Amino acid sequence: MLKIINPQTHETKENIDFKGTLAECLKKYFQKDSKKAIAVKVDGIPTDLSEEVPAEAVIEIILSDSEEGLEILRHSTAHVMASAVKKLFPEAKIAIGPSIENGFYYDFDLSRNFVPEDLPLIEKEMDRIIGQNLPFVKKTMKRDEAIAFFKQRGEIYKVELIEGIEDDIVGIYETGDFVDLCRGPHLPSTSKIKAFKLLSIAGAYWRGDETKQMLQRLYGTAFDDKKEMDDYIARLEEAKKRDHRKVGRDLDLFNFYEDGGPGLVYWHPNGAFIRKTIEDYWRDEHLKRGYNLVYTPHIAKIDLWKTSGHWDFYNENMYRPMDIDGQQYILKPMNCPFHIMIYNSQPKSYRELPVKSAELGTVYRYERSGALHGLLRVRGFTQDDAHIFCTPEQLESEMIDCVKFAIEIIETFGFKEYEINLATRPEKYAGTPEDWDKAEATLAKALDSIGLPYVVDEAGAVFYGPKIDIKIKDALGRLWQGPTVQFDFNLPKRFNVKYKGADGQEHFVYMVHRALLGSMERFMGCLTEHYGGAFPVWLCPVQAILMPITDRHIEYASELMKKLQAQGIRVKMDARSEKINFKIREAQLQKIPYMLVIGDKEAETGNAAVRHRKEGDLGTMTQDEFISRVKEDIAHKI
RNA sequence: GCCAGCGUAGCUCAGCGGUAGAGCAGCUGAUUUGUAAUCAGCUGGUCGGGGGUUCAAUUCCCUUCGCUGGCUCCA
Repeated sequence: MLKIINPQTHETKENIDFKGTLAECLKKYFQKDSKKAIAVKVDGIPTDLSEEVPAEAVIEIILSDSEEGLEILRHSTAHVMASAVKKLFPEAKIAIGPSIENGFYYDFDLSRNFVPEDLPLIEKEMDRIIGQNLPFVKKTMKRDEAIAFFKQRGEIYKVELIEGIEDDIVGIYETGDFVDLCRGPHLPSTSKIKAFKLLSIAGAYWRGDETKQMLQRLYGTAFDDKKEMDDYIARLEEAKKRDHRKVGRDLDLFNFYEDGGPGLVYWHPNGAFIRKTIEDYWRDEHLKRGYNLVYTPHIAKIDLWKTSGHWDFYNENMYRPMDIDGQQYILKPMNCPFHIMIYNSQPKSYRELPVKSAELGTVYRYERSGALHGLLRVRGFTQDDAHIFCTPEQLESEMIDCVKFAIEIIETFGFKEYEINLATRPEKYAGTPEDWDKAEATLAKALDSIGLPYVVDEAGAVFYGPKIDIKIKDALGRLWQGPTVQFDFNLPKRFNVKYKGADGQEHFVYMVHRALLGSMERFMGCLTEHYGGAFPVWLCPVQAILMPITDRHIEYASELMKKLQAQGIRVKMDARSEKINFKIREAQLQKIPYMLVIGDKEAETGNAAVRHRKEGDLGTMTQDEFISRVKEDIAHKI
């Protein structure tokens, strides 16, 4: 007997007895949903609607606008794209074409390079295929047969894929004369594709392996309806407008110089001011929480990096040694060994723990030239680094404090949503399995006691210890790598980092690495896109701009400016003989939070006409009203 | 690093074998203005660097540096 569920409405039909295809069955029992149904799960296994109904199973309907439905839709669209490419470029060899977040891609091997002008042509051909309403027909082949079949068609990548499959039977899908190796499921037919768009062309290695053939990848997206796709495209365009590289130029926050070298940031005055303000806040918050602040050098002798293991295992990210008085020195890629040296400078008692050292530590790492990306991926950057040295008993409460601290910080910067990951032991690791189990359990316990939901990323940790990562969601719903708290089994042993316990014995410390912002550079990039350049008042280099309407208003404006400055408000005056509209336009483009229009009325009454960059004209305020409003903004960090 | 694309004035871009053009910005002058662009004039580029082909290169070729989209990696 069958049981059918619509997971969206929780509507259930039980004890169904039906002969025919799943599509027919749904049509009979779930008439309303059958139009939106694009596949089902039979006892949890995704299945095409064209399959026969089994005698007994639990069937869940997959609707076209569900997450799984979208995956199927996009993957099917990838097939149609591949089909169109084969039609237009018969010599193209197809590789793989999965659905990905927000879309899909397909990799091709083709001697001719795709150019942007090809995309509309391929889209047109896809439209034709979709218009033909071709069914996705599933067939199976014996493994050897399939190998021979694809070999004969010259599809060497498919052959390689099949050779990697263990099963004796492989699935094949036919759409018109296009044939692809595929597990499925797929849409019933191409006409179910309602909205799609090809987005970009890129290179990608076969199987992501840089020693293998470079293929051409076409990216696209597909949605259940046109409006959702338009919204998505609009979001992409909004993201482009907010791109920190563009905003950084418009607001003159930072720059890179060809003469200086790639991946090396120059913070211009505006960006430097924002960074300084964040740093001040960061230091204050650390001092409040019992951290000590340290400064350490940018270079150290090579032996230190041999002891730490970085020279052996992190070498490809480190710069070559420089010779100083016959000794080899290296630019630091990490701050940890330095903080450890400070810890080790004096023997420690358990009474002194935890020791928490924090530093805005500038490190240099070699990144492959192709990996560099604005502020998000650079070669010299300042980590907001801290190391916690504690006893095993202290670990849990330290972890709780860390995570709470992290969340408080990111919420301060306007990130209200985030995802927490707990990454556990990978295949290769330092320390003992018992150590790992204990540390993982402690991290989990800490998260549980705070009461925050988290996802366990099995085997996702780095070799030296389990970690908690927090991904933050920005104003456009994009996820960014945020705070990270990493346990370390490795360095305490390498540097002999110990304390004397209550038992009179020496013990290795429990060591935790921790960054809340990540790096000043990447965080600044993220923050810029999150706010679209309209930084909260407390961070703005210029918080208010005075705009006298004519020259005769400059005197009062100057007076007001002095008064505001005396209150600690960062003010500028635009005394040019320009129209007020023009001054407002420029101030708006510079995202200055408050614009004060000063004319006869204001000069006479001693007030100010206040305009807010987002709320527009706020009307007349007294000086004190305005001052308290700005102070309120600053206090609330908005 | 690899594949592809791109480097023309501070910015956004046009041009393309016959030694460069627009808008904005900047400067000067006029204008004295009430909530997103006042008008006029002027300045500004060895067309990323180097080499080659050619009578002639910003334009074609090679090379190098840099940027962009990806792969890979990650604070």
